[in-house]
Amino acid sequence: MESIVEILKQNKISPSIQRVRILEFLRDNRIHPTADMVYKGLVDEMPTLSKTTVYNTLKLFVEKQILVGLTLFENEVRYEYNMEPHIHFKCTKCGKIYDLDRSFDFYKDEIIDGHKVEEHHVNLKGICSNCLKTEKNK
Amino acid sequence: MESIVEILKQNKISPSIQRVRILEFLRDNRIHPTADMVYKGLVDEMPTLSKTTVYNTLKLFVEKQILVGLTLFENEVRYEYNMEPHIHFKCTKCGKIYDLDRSFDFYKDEIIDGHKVEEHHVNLKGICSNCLKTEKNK
DNA sequence: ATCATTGCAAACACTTTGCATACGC
DNA sequence: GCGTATGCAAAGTGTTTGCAATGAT
Repeated sequence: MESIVEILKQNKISPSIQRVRILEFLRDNRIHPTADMVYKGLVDEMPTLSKTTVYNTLKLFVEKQILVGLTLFENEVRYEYNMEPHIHFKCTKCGKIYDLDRSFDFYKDEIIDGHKVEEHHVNLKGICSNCLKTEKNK
Repeated sequence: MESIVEILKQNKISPSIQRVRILEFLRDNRIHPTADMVYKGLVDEMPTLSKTTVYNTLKLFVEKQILVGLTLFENEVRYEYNMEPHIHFKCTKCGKIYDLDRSFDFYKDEIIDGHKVEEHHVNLKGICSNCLKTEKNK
């Protein structure tokens, strides 16, 4: 597997410790974290880390197309490493976001009603398998 | 067509002038406005209208399921009157949001990978027919 | 020494809350 | 007159910006 440092170098980003750890966090924790979740996940091992750096770095990675920034349902941006097209499912009970690898009607690059489609998102919302189990056990 | 006042009464909401005009605005302007757009669209004719009332009223309507609140792509809630399932297309040039009446794979009420789907959203992004035309004429 | 990166503090935008005033029956 | 609705001001989030201190070559 390609190292994080190499990915940064390929994108002409100097691999500072903050940048490496932030991208690593996104690669290793496929939880669609918010900027705040990234900050909280790293601040213990990097106590001087600032939220500003997290925001700036995530923004930089999105510009360089290393990460994708998504606003799925709520009023907050979530970041993900996975660039393959996939469906997002958000559980309304526990708040977890799942990636579903189901393929879906892909309008990308098609003309629909005269509009040129460049992105196609499918977002589902409901109750995840875990929360369904917990409900039954009540 | 059912009057706005009747819709409010049916939902046990007293039809104050603010509430009537806000719901009317949503029914007559299918532009998926933000709270701020609703405020700006009405404040001229109702100069004492406050944003708080707009926010409170929109929230009330969403709770009563008269309106739907959507976070489509950006970090802001947009409101719409149309309850029929449909596709949203956002133009990255002009920012307009279009409703597309295309039907789509409807996962609602299905179990997918063990998760119970209750909402299914399809969001497209690209360049709308209008902006495509303008580009060509350059 | 120079240029880029970091991180604090302040500013911002969107939204919610507390509470006093005004309205409607 | 009493309960509800309104709207100002303040607080609360998530995010961005200005800028000085720090770090890398």
